[in-house]
Amino acid sequence: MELLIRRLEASCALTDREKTALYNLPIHLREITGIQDIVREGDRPSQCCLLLNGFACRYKIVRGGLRQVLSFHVPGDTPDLLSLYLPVMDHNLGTLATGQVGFIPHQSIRRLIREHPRIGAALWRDTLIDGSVFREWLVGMGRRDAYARVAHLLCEIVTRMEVVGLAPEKCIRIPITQVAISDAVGVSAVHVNRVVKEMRNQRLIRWRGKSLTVSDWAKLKQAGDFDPAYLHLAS
Amino acid sequence: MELLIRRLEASCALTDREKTALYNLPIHLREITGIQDIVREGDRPSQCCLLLNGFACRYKIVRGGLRQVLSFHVPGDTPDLLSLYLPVMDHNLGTLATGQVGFIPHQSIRRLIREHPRIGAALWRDTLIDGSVFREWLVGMGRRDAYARVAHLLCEIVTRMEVVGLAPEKCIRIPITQVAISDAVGVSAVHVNRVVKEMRNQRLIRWRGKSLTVSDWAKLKQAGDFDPAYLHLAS
DNA sequence: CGAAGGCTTGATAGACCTCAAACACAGTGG
DNA sequence: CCACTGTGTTTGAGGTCTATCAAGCCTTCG
Repeated sequence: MELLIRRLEASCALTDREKTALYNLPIHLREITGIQDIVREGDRPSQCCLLLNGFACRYKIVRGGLRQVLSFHVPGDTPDLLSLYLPVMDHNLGTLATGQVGFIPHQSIRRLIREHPRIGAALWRDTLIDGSVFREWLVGMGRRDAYARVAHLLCEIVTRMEVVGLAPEKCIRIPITQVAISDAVGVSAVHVNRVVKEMRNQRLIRWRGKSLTVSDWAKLKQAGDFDPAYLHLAS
Repeated sequence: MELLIRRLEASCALTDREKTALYNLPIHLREITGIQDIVREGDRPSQCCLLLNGFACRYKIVRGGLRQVLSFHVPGDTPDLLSLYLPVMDHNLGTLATGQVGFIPHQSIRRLIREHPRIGAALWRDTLIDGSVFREWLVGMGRRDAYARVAHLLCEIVTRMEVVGLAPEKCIRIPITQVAISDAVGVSAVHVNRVVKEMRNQRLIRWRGKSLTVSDWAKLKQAGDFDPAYLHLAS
């Protein structure tokens, strides 16, 4: 819960009373092992999930079986908050590796919003930032080449992990495979691999196994045309 | 205002008291002539706009001057509702042709939300549908070819105009140029033209000047892999 | 230690881009 | 009424980014 608060406060401060209300939310912990769906397209969830540990992603499967990843999520995110007001899911949400999530009943969140309108506003704002990220991805898909798209995505993930304190020295644990990245940026896995190779050659990143460190943040940002404004962080 | 209510009711019914409150919102009308920006990236609006007449689109300009259109808007839409909680705009909003918009002060909307929580929920929901549309566009950009993307876009526009009663017999007035479409689907204008030509040859659409009619809705839907579920309409 | 999944690399092919020029059409002014 | 202009549409030809197919390699894990 600490994580969620930290993230909400990245945009606007909360009072102690509000923080207490958040701490007092009933939350049902669950360990999700491996790659597994949390919610599926067509479901009608009665709770929202808070990602505590590990990575998650939202995705759709299109006619033909191709997969499109819509967003990646880091600890502290509430990826299906939208189910509060959009009863039937229009996409899937799944983990990328073993991780821990907490489930909070819709009912409790609704009461929280009623009693603490400022938290309601913060949550609404959170879903709006979600939308902003989609817009930025759209720009990438439409107007940036494969190299820039991958660079941009890496910048985004590192930045968002920094917000919750999980990217010391621009170094992160990233359980995202190149295939998953290819599903996200709309490029074949083979081509993603070539792009990553090029980035290594250019000494922008070091990436071995699940450990990614950005060696040249300035150049990576430039390569990805990355401007964090769309994340609407307070700082 | 009739339009906005009709659109909000497409997802959940409103009481008379709530409708009255909406009707009583102060609204400042303005005629926008030709292609012109309503709000720009970086602005800090103090009011939201309600599109009354004509078409609008949201877009970003990327490094290099290329434009990416993020969404199209039909009468009844409130394209910058997000400025309520995201103070600085991360994209531009402009008209596509002469049209009429109404401006409503943030302050009035905030009071409305406070006094009528169900309207607040409906508006929140509205911004969530916005996000859902972005997700669907992402799927298109990543996993559908040019032909399907254009077909999908036309299906979406027609469907959304039907909601506000502006598409009798699948025939609409569409002041969107092929260039604008190309900026939206991430394909060159030349290629959009070839795709449109092919659709005409296949007798899916008739499109002359500003008048577009879908002659074969079933086939167009199929070509675009269009499933309106993502629009979260009540019906 | 074997198997499975992920990564890497090469070769060929295709969708789409860019450049360039002609054409259609609406609005303007003489 | 008609030339003029500007925007939008249409068509052709060559080029490029990226996909697809195919194979070998490397890690991780049971």
